Amino acid sequence: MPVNSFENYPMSWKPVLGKNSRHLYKELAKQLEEDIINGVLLPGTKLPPQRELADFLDINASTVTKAFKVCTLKGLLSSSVGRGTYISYDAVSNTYLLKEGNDDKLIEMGATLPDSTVNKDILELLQKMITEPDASRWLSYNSPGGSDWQKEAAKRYLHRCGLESDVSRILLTNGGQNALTAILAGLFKYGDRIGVDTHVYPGIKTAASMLGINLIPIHQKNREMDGGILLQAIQKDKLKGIYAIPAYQNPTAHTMSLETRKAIADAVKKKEIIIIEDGTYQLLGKPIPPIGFFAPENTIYIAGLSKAVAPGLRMAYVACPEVYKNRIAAAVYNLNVSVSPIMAELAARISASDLLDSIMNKHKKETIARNELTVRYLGKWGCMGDETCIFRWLRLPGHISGTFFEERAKSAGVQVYAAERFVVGNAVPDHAVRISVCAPESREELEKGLIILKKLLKEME
Amino acid sequence: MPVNSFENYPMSWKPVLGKNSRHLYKELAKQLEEDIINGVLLPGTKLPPQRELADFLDINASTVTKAFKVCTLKGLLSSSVGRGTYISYDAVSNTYLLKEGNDDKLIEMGATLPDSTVNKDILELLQKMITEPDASRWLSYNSPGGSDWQKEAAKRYLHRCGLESDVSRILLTNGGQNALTAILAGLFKYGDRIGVDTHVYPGIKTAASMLGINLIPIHQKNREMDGGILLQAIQKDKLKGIYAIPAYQNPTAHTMSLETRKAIADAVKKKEIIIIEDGTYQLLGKPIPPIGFFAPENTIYIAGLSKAVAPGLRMAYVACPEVYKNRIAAAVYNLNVSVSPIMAELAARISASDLLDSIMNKHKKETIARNELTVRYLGKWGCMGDETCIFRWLRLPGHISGTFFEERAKSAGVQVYAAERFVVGNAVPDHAVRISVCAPESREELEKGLIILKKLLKEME
DNA sequence: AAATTTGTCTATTTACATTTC
DNA sequence: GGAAATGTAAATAGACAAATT
Repeated sequence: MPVNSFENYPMSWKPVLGKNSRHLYKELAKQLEEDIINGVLLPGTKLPPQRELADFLDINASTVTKAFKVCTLKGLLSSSVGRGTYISYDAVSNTYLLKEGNDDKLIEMGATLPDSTVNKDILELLQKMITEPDASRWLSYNSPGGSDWQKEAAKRYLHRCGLESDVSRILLTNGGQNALTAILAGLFKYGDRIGVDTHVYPGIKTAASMLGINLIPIHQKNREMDGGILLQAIQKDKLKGIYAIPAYQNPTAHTMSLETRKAIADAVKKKEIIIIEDGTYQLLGKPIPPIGFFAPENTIYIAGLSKAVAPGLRMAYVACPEVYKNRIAAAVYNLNVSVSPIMAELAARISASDLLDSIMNKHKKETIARNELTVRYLGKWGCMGDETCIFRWLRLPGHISGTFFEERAKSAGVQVYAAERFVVGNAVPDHAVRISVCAPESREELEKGLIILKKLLKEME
Repeated sequence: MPVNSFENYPMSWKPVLGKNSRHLYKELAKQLEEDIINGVLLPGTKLPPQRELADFLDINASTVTKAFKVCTLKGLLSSSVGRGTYISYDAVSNTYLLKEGNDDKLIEMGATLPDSTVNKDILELLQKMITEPDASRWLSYNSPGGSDWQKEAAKRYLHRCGLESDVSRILLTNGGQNALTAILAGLFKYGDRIGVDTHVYPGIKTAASMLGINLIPIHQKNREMDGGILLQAIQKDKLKGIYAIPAYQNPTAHTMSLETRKAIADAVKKKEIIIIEDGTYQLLGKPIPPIGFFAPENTIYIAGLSKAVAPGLRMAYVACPEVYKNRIAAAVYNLNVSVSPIMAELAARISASDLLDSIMNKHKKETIARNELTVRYLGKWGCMGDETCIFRWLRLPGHISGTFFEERAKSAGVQVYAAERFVVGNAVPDHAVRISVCAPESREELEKGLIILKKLLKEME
């Protein structure tokens, strides 16, 4: 046992354990959590090595390991062998993006929503649908997976996304988030690790944290995952899966190159792991083949209609290899038994008809117009994105943090989301915010928001 | 270390570990799981004490503990201090009740569904609703918790269930199963234990198993939980919560006495734990106050509309204490972001209008008629239930197992569900099957099924 | 390229609590 | 009612592997 000569040792954290605390590891974990939440330990801080901390506290190193593990599963820490343990950048900002009503008169440029110009067309279809003779059957129980014709319609939708599938591999869920949670719950278990981009859709962060699944950021080259780095990471971090959004990555609006799609497909095939491909924005952009096209037996593809068609639909189509289908279906059943038959039918009729084209065109037109407006005001700054993407990644001048800008924008009347909300584990957050161009009610409202943001940016330069 | 003189020791299980297996506890757990699944170890079998097994294998007792724990979390074992470790009765029959279409021409008396007589009325309401001027807003994003007026309607519905609540404590979910999973995921964590009846709604079994939550059967008196036994169990098994269905318990159709409701309320208040009260069938039976009435600060009440109104609605109202609301809301958000605005609105209009009365009356009339029919055929046998309950618990003559009867019935063309599908942990399954009286399309179809079941029962006497 | 740093994981030791007899 | 049986869980020791220097 070491003597207590640690007063001069450069320890970033010096917890005090009660002399007669009954459960050392629990108390240590609790103190660590409190110190992180109270800001005593800041994101990015390197903790002392487990052995040093153990010596300092005069306890066994494995006890420290166990305390750290508790916090790691909560998403507060991330560590790697040889390098050390760090406080996650998203430890504090892990608040989920829930808002109860539009409290103030904030201009909404936070949530990623499509414009609502097409809702009338969809409603017309619904009206026709429920006046049909045997419409009341849609209030009965439907088979959990949806009817055959609904899956045929899903197949058509997936085909548009560039994926050749088969009705036997298709599942219906209550939207993309529902699909994602079902996939995580059905195919992964407590403690498993999944590789993701350094900044990622927050929905997967909260769902993974709820299920005790760890997200590991994959370092990037050219603003996207890199095949070589990914291969190493799969091995090193024992990843059980990858999550990726190749078309208009949320939040960076980046479109993944064809080469990287192929490289990722090769990597998951070689290592025999699962890739969860989120095709939420696939139909908005250019028709580059999805990763699932190159690795059909390893890809769970999620095609959500909420962002591409209408938010109120709450529907997503999932295409998966047969070996995984039963497990995902069981998880979907656990989460919600089945989707609403009316919504399933409505979505199917949209997907199988010309209405889908008309809807996509209207969305496209509106999105392009709004992006033109956005570039006109913010083009001077690094406003990453594309004319048909419903959000942009605004890189801030100087060393302004996203959180700071988000707060300032909110005070000025505009809701945007800071990079810190999206960052994963020990990755360093960009100096950026995500701005949603289609969420404001009208173009006029958007323009108001853009004027406010531009003024803020100018002040900060 | 002991010498190997165990050949004569009466050990119920003698696994063989490879000499140079690197991970003892994992291999032991794997073998145990395989032997259970392959039927080498039968449900109810007592395993050797951990120390005996450790001696036999010449390994440390804690290694056995760890192997057992892996299997316990999978729901394969259940153990208690002093008594030993047993193979769960539901270890093998843990198949979830999913059916893809009505494969054969089986008469459906398995799934618990309400009759479909009211669907036309609901559809009419929906038609009116979506022809209103601003109907297209229901295709936009709604606030995750539902609108204020929708929550007001929910409050009325809950009031009918005998619960005084407040809009600030109400949440909307995609049906009862969705609510249950959200509650389990939001308020409990991996490894937590929840007390349940010995036979329980299978949906909670699969959801709990997915989340790594253990269900502990509470031994019964007079066919229901008992306050005293419950108090002991909470302490002994360190229960974090209770799950109960006081009105028409699924599958036994038992209605809990007022005394026991009060006793359970007292127990959870005293021990400061959570009770999840499933009020799915509350509106069908007599208006006895729910447990939540006596312990409002400890009760999460689920009022599902799928079984009481129409399956296609996929909607449930949750009333919970304020301290838990945010955690459940976050879980709901993770599972499905929000409910479909159209369904939420439709459900609200039903709940707030006279239509609800009319619907409940129609259901009641049909259910009574079908139960009369059922008693006429099966009344001679122990056919537990009530005239307004949509299912019955048929106790089988002699020592016929539920599984055996289910198989025979299926061969004869009727789907029923065996007690083994519902039993929890080391509880002993009843000799019984659940029969659903409202699931068959028509009374004629029901009668056909009843004739078949009666014939089978006669043969077995 | 080898030595060192550092986190991860498994088996073990030990204390403890509950149930049974 | 006390001893024995039995499961639970924390703390520790030590082997291992990846990353750093």
